Amino acid sequence: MKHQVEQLLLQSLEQLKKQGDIAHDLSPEIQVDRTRDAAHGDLACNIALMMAKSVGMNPRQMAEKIINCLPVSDNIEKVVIAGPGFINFFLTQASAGSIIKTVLEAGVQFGASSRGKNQRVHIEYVSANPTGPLHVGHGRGAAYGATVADILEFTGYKVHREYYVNDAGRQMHILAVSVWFRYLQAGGIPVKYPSQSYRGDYIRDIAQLLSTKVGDKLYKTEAEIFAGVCKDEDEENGDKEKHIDDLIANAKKLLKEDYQLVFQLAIDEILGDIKQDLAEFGVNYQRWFSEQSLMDRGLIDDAIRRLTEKGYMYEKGGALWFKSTEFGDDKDRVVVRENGQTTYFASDIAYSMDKLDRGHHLIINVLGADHHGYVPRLKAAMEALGANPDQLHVPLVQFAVLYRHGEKISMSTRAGEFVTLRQLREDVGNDAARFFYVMRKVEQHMDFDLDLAKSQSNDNPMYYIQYAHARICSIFRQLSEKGLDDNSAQGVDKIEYLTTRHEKELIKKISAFVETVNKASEELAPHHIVHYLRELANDFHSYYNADKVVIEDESIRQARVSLVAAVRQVLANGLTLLGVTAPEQM
RNA sequence: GCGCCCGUAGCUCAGCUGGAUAGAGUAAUCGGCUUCGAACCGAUUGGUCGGGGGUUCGAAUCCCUCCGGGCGCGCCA
Repeated sequence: MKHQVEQLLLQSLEQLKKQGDIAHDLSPEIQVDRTRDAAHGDLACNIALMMAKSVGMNPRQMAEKIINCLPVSDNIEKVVIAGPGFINFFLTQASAGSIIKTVLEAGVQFGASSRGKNQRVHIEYVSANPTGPLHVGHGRGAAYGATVADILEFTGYKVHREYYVNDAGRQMHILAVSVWFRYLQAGGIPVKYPSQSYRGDYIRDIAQLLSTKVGDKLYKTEAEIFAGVCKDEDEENGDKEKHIDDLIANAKKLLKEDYQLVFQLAIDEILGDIKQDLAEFGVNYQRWFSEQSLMDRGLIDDAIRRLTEKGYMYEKGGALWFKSTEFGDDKDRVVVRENGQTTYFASDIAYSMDKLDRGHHLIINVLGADHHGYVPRLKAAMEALGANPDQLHVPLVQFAVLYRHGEKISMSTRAGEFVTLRQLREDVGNDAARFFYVMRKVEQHMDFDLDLAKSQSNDNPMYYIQYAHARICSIFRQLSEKGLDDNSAQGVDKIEYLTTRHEKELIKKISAFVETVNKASEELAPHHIVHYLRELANDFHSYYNADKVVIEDESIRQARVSLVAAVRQVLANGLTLLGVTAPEQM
């Protein structure tokens, strides 16, 4: 409908050009918006205001000329000039009501579009290091990424979801040594736990598992373990980083091929836990991409070679640098260290290259806001690889602060004191967690009120929306109890019986769903859908209180049944996009 | 010091590619169940859109500047 009005305006402008009222080379962008106030009709256009200056006419005169040249249409009841020069369109009842038929025919597909034109999009989210269970900070990225991916798919993109597993770095070796030490301690060998190792209880669990697998096979004496190892930070001349690195080296030497067994057990256990956690949260992936596999396949070398050939690399101080400043970064970045090891960034260049080589047009990398300094070099890498930096989108997810009983819950990752995603899910439920996480726009700092998320009351916006859906389902139960059919099919041809203020509002709101989804898709902003659903639920609840659906008059009843059936469908489609269930009763 | 994000009602937040009188929820007050689920609805109260300049017919929205809060600025990941 919006599109149709745009076409009418376009024709009117063409006519005005023919008449010589406006210049031929003028081609303003026509912008038709849904009105906020019903008094302003259904659709409004500000074209006259925008053009007034360049044609030297006052806006209201301009608007009048445009309206005079507007072709007639069956769908439009009247067109008026309002305010400073807005053109307001009032749609006919039949035209506005036809949306109900559209919704019921489209079903779960209502709201879908083809705006993505089947473009391939790669979206990466969470990608937390597998060194421990996910915490509530990861949860927001998980909910956001999964929802954006679903929205993009719904709007016509071919979506590929990936979790990048940092299984190649030093952190993984620290993890392995942590597990080994807990295993030794459990076996009564008095080793002092290194300050830089992982402290959570889950390390003990993995150590226990190791013990049942290998028995005492990996026991070594304290003297062997600490032979030649730099002292830890709490001792004189100690260095905590050197300490742990030396321990890793000793562990590899002492355990030989069994070191790999410890290493693999640790990562398998933790990654397995993360996978299960996310799956239970409704957050899924097409692929878990291993950083190690980049090395094994020689992709890091390939990437470095490519950038070298293009002249974007140079050597300085024994290291190899990427000229990211040529693409707007603050400083150049090291890719190969003096000691010959590649950096984390080198892996990321290779990963970006691989994403592009696999044919993705759009690459979305959901990062925590604390990584924002990383964005310029990622864009630089993209551009150096020959892509357009606009193909890369990096939504930055701000931290969520948990509140319980009005008090902030403090968290410290280092001390292993944090609320895990699993704890949160068990506490408030998957639906509320998914809903609350995407309720605010991502770049907004968020207060996550646990009590509110958990409360099954009218304060909780998620229940408010779900309640609207359940209420409609209840209407249909009433119908069948009274022996009346679900006659929404007949109702769609009786739209003229929908005449109350609330009915008109609801119809208008339903037809805004497609635009809302498209906006959410374009801006990678799921929170628009949350707000929309809240408004739709509100309109429905108002209607429910004002007008009754299950009534004697057959024509009106059928019309109303079709209306609420459409509302139910839109609520369900919206909630599904958010990863939240649409219950039939609650 | 430089860079990024944020600042809108008592509280939590929408609106930000410039448009009509700045909106929701919540809190506070009042009212509504013999009628499809009161987990609901209706009404009232509540604003220097952080401050100040500028651009514009029109600024919460764009530009400059200052203030306040968060986060970055490694041959860590």
